[in-house]
Amino acid sequence: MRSTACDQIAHDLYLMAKEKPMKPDSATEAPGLPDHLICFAAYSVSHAFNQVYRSLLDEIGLTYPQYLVMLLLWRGDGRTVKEIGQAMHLESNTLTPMLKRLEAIGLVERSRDTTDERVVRVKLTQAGAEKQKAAEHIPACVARATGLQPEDLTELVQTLGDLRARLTKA
Amino acid sequence: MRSTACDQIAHDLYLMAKEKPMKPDSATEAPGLPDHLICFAAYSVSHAFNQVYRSLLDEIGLTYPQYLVMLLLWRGDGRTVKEIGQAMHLESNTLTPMLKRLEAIGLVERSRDTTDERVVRVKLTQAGAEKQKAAEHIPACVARATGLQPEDLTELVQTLGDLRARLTKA
DNA sequence: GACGATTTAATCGTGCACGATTTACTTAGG
DNA sequence: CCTAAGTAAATCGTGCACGATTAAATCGTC
Repeated sequence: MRSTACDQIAHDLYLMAKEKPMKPDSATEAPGLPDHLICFAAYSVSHAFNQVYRSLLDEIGLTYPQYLVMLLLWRGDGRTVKEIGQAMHLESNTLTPMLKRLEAIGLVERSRDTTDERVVRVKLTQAGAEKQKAAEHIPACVARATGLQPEDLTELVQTLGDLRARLTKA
Repeated sequence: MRSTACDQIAHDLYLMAKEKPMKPDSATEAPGLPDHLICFAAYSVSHAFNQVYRSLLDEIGLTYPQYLVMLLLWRGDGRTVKEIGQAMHLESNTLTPMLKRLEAIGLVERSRDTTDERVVRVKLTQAGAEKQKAAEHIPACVARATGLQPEDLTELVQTLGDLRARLTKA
């Protein structure tokens, strides 16, 4: 169901990228401008990851960004909104509503820092801390879904990290 | 400004991925579970591409998804909503409002197919067709921003395409 | 031809992303 | 002190993503 649509993406955008610099229906090899392709590949892979995560996270009642926040808090409790934002590349305009939703479902508590009333610290509740067990299986499931060996994953991560660094610098 | 936050992401999530399977502060090499990393790397690269495109597309008044629709229409006019959805991996719940916005700014027209009243065909207006010129420089800018040679881009696209295929199959 | 199944868009509600602005608090300089 | 600058969250508005549902048109089969 999804895979057909996904294949279609790649096909269509592959054509799109190739078509620009050369004749519409000749030379099926030697792509000329893979830049549309690469950007869409990243976009598409990101969506595919979201799908995998979505199906896993539905069971424990979290969205993917919420899961990332919980991962951070499980590593270290009581972070400020700004710290979470730095780690996730998000700002308060996105985080505040998200953290309020996590608070509404009883996983975290938000409270003003007593020594600096500007900052809000986010702490895990009992339920939030216990949620970690329910999420423990997820990384292995995702790793399995990629179908990559650990060393290949590591290499790809390195490549993407370098690419991101160049993109954000530009 | 953005790059520091971005570096922070990679740092934090790199730690996060490594920390799980091994002691918190030993063995800085040999990451054990790069699965969080890879998913976040895709997410992060996708965002970075969005940033690059956003700055370029702001000048011509399009968002990135809108630009993808226009790319499709420049390749071939009069597509149905379903065809666009297959190419972009989106459905009418996302596309209908988006196409209405493109219609509102005068770049496309939507009309029911006369032979099958279920389908809506999307056609470029004069202004929509002319917009292509204003967007012509974008691919080269993006390609330059990646800092990759064409063959490296092509290889990465292949890798990501394979990864996406495995993810959507799982 | 009538009717159920299928197909195509549209609609609705929720959540994330993000630019721009606002508010409350803290800190530095006069 | 007290104001100006700076900082941390929150708020607001727009747009995308997506599950679920609805509405209308078409098709298949009897």
